[in-house]
Amino acid sequence: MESIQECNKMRLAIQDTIEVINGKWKLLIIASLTRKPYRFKELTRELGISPRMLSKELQDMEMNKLISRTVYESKPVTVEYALTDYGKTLNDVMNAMRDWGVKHRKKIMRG
Amino acid sequence: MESIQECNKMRLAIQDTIEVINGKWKLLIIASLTRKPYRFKELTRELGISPRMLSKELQDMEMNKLISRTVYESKPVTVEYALTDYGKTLNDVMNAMRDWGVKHRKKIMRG
DNA sequence: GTAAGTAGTTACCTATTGTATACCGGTTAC
DNA sequence: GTAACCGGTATACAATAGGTAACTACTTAC
Repeated sequence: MESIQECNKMRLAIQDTIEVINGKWKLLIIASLTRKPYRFKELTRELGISPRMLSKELQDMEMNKLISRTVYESKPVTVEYALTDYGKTLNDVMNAMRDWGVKHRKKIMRG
Repeated sequence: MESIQECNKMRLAIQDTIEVINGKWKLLIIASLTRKPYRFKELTRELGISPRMLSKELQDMEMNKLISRTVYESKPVTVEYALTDYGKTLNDVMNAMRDWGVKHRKKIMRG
């Protein structure tokens, strides 16, 4: 049985985490960037997200240092979004959510 | 380096999880119920959530079998919300988010 | 009677999220 | 020239999330 102090601390910490990764897109973007860096249009195609939302989410995550934005002076200019070392620290959260999602889907399928 | 198939599976599973625990309240409610069952008004006081939102979130989570709702025929009637065994399977997700939240707060504090 | 506690519900409002479409400024290929 | 690619923005609109406040219906205590 956890103490009430531990419980309050847990709530506060979880609240902090939720504020950083809230919404339906951020973790999906991070999941993609876990495999390799992506360009803007690549992400819109891969995730089916509109450029407006993607732009906003990427700016949010860059502010929180979860991802980096690099402009390459190729022709045409390309912009690459990559997961930062700090963004990679979300790995445990992602894995836990992946594992739970897999089990949940199996449960739903069983009825 | 993860394969593209693994990455797609991960995205799908994470998306499933997000759909169940979305919003700013559900995980906080679950965090409270981890310690002990709560009555409706207790939760509104503990979390500072309005009865309207709490009612909606509890119904959502009951539908997903994460929590149980038990009516006690005391006077006045009391209703107790408790985490189900299935709800407890979110423990790994909660712990991962708690741990990350703690580290994130420390990082923010450092500047 | 009134006041206070129980568990919610209802109506109203704003802010955020999301979709669709078009557009801009630049480069490349034809 | 035109068309097509890049990385976004701008605009208009619909849908959802979330908050405030008042209110219902019931019981207990005074």
